[in-house]
Amino acid sequence: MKFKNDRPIYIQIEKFIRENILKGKWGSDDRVPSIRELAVDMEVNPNTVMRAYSELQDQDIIYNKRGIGYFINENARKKVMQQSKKNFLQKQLPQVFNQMELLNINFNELEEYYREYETKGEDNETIK
Amino acid sequence: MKFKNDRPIYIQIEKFIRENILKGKWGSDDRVPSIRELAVDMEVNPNTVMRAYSELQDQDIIYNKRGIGYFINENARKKVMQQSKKNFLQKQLPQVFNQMELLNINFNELEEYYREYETKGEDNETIK
DNA sequence: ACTAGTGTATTAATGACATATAACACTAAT
DNA sequence: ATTAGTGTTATATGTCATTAATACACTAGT
Repeated sequence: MKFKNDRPIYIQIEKFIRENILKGKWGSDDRVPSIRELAVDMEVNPNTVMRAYSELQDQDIIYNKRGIGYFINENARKKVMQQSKKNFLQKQLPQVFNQMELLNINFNELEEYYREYETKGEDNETIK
Repeated sequence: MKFKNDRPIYIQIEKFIRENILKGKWGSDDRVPSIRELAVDMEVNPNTVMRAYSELQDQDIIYNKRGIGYFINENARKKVMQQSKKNFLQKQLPQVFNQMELLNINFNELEEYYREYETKGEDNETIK
């Protein structure tokens, strides 16, 4: 997996996990890849993966069975959805709208870009 | 000035300068605050401000007269506008649209949020 | 009991960042 | 000439986040 340079790797791994939960790839009590497995897969140190998992565990997104692995929590999807939506509405969107002001982009333009994006990325199956 | 904790201060200072250029607060050949002045103002070490200014100078946004100060470059606004717009279209927007997919937010909803934002922040004078 | 696979914990190495100092050089105003 | 204000350069320091290395402990299956 390729990581961006401007954010900690463990944060990007966290995001990866969250997205898979949102996409429905992993449901309640499904097992997520083991720390070592994911570390190899992503070409990263196991501790880096562990840090991501620890954070997710602290937030009750995943839970752990010692010696066995990590698993998706009961209400993980709901929780991730809420967190993401909150972040989207309170952080991301205001920044975007603010930037639009600075760049003199109105809502009609935004719609054009949206339609464009919609057309381009026509590979949306949500759940495979 | 209050800084966020998740980005280097010198990057945030850079952003501050760029935004003031976009807003029209500083035009061609206007002088920006001196390194020492801005450092005091923002309660930060002069070297931190200098780092921001150096970056901006490397990108031909500002230029320097030794012993006198830093000034806004001829085509600074145009340049910043281009850079910001490129970043907006190629980075920010795709992320937002992607996030909308994950959160099942359609374009009509987005419009609602936009109208809401439009109403709330009715203190837009662009140039004072 | 053994083994392979899992997580846990401690410590170390590295690098980015911000700060603190200080000495220096240039410019404008007096 | 002097002074005050500017930028320039260099060095040292401390802190913190991130990642890596390593040894340890638990669990299941045989």
